[in-house]
Amino acid sequence: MELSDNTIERICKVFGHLALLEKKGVEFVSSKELAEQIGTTEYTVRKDISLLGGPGYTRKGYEVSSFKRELGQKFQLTKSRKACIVGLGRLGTALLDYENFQEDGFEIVAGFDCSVNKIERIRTNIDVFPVSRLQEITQARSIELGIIAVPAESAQEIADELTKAGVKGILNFSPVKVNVPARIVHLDMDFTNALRFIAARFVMQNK
Amino acid sequence: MELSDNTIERICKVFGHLALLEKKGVEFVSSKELAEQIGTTEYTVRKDISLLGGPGYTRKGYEVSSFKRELGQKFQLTKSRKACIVGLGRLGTALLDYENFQEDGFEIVAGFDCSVNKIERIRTNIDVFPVSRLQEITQARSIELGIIAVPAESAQEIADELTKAGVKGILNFSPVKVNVPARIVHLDMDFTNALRFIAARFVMQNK
DNA sequence: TATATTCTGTGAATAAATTCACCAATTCTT
DNA sequence: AAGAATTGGTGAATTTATTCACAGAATATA
Repeated sequence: MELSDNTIERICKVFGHLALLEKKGVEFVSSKELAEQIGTTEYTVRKDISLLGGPGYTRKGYEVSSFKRELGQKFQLTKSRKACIVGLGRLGTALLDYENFQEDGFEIVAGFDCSVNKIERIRTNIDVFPVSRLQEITQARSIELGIIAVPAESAQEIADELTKAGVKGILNFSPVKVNVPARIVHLDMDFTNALRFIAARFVMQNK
Repeated sequence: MELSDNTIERICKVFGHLALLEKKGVEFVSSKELAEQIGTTEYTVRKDISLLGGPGYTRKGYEVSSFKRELGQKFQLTKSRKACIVGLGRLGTALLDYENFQEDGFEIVAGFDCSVNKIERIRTNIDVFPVSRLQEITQARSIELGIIAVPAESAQEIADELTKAGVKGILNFSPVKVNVPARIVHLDMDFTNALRFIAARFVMQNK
């Protein structure tokens, strides 16, 4: 069956929240509470979950641990995945040891930058390389995800490199949309546009 | 008239692309090209623009400069807006001087952190303060936007502080959803969930 | 034990978003 | 000058997403 991107995104959020609840030792959670936590309605949560055939219990809700396990299995979210970061400016280096990635099974196993000077200056436990070795290292280390943190000008170029290197997914933090073949999943996260949206949304709301 | 969030977001992207084209000295741009650049279809671009009543020219497209000016006016995107960053860990400090913000009229005028040690160590041109002074400074400097870069545990607390301080919008980089009154526009940007989505999407795509 | 309550699951209804189809206008080509 | 090609604008059609409504099941309550 075909799940929409919206549904997949919400399910991912649900997974994140289940992980939190599990840590807290909570046993059951209702569609209503999940909805509040991920910012949608209980109807939508139930519909999403029903598409997966997940079992909920009358008057109790969903069983946190087993449901989390099921989602993890279905979407392979428990499997640890290797990622690399390209572009080691401020944002890139910040991401290099972004603790939340590690906690969630995403392991940053390499960083790349085109400036050799910068590579030498960086103090981190993660191996850093010149961009010229991107394909070699990506393949040698079975890196599945590429994170783009280079300036707009070189974003597409890096996306192409990552594509050639055979990554499965790309998270792009540069402020331009990148084009990659459809088989590669990619997501653009443009901070500036996010602020713009907030400002524009605010203006419209108060008209 | 009521514009949907999707439309507003696309229009913001269009605005960003128009700025780029203007810099390059391009005079006209078609709905088709805009669509490619922002990742949608030409129909959608035309529909969005027609909702604004923007004028396009047969066989030429939209006039870059004047259209950008019009959008800037309508959504007040040219007005410079002041923002602050709360949480000066790696991500927060990276955002402190994220060049793209400045270029786009968002001015980071203060940083906050609860650790006084950290505040003293930070080397930046932007003024940094203890979180205890958040409301005071926000009001004194007419800060309109708050950027949350604190750990999950304190995100909601900071969102509440920002709300009390009277910001108009919040961009939340912590991995939990924050709850704020409807009058405040907010957007959650959860990196980990983004990676999760990419991974899950990839798995589903290949089933 | 009977009744009320509170959950999920899901088909149907509604609403929203996108895509299509095609007219009108302008430019290009021959 | 005539015809072909390209482009925007927009109502209609279609598709997609969300919400509703309510049956069915388990639990709580009296």
